[in-house]
Amino acid sequence: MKTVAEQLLEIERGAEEILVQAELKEKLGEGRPLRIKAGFDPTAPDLHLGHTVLINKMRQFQDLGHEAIFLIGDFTGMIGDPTGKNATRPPLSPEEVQANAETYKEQVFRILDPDKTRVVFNSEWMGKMDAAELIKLAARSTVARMLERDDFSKRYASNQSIAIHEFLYPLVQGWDSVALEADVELGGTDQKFNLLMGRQLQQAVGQKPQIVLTMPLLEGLDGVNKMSKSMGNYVGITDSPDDMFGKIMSISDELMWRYFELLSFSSVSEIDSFKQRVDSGENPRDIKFLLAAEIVARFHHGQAAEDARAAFINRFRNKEIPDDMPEVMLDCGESGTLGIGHLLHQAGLVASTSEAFRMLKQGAVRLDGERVEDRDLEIKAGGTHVYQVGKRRFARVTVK
RNA sequence: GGAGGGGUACCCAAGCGGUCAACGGGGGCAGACUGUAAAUCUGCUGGCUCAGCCUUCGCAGGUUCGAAUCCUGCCCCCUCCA
Repeated sequence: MKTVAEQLLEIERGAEEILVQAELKEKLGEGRPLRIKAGFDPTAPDLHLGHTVLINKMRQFQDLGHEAIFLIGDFTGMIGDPTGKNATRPPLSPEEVQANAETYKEQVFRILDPDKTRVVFNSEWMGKMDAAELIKLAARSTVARMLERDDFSKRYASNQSIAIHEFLYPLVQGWDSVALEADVELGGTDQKFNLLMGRQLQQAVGQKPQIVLTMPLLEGLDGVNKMSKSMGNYVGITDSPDDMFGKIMSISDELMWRYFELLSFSSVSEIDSFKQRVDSGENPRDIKFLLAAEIVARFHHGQAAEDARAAFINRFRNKEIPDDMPEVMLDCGESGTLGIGHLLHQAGLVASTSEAFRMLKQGAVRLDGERVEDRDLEIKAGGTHVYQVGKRRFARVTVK
């Protein structure tokens, strides 16, 4: 096992905040494997790169010889966590929670070492808690304390509703730390309040409080909001190599450095050298290629990364039509022809025929590479053509 | 329990009897420009059998030639007092 100083150095890298650092040092000094807890709300069926910032950190702890506890908040998931959203989330059904939890388990082992990971569900202990115990738990905090939480105070101030049960979320999360006797809990910066609740509750029952380690939130592809499934600005770790590559390439140059910092396994000095290359005139796009390739290779494999890169260059730099695209068969019925608007709609390239007409008007539609603006165009049965809407939507459509 | 404020399209937010499919902003989409970027400019942003028609302004009724706008009931949210 590495020395305390060596471990600290690695643990600190990329971390936003460590509370309390001195206690962490002390725990590391005990020379035993620490219990590293990280909780995940099973609302999103797919993990995305934003989650991996944290999971990478867990992996790091594993490599240092500690025990990673991957907590699936199936119980809290039924409460519905308001974190990061300014509205009350509808509770998930037990079936949904279960299905989502399974996908978490599958996906997380793309990064974590399964042999050194304990996967737990908080329903294991929370499901057994009776009403009296829950009331006792609720009595351990106050409304004023809850309103310290940024999210709650904002909603309260702006006259948005806060349901009582939402207050239970931080309490339950904190109680998870008690049940697991966690030594360290990892979370995004938005989780700080909940993480600290764990410390408070652990102290209340006489446990040594956990160390809270927050990681920065990864911005989504838009560079503004945090990456999230519901915002649609995410890169899923099960995305196809082409999708993954393309999405990463679509981020701004500025955001690219942030992604390097939080997602790349390149050393700090390597990243600095990349910055120097851009400063001295190299096209940032080429550096972005490196990032995209690294990420694709991590979740797929090296060859997939190279293929994705080649496909990307063909599609965008050489403006070629991609090799694989949805194949659609459409039936035109009696008339023998299908209007272009309906065709685009039925092929799933646009959300409605009205949108199809709009796209046609705006010059966004191409048929076998040729721009089409005639909204009255009728496509005869029998042929197969490639239709394109905008830069990214393609379909090979056969009318029969 | 009492008093008051409010529910408008993805979000915020105007409108307060007709010219409203509904101002404006955000977001999104498209075009131009580019490095597939970013920034910028322009356009679009309910649906359809698309120069016309149909359905939207919390829900349900009503008044009216005509309602998002007026009336009645109901549901929901917020504030203050208890």
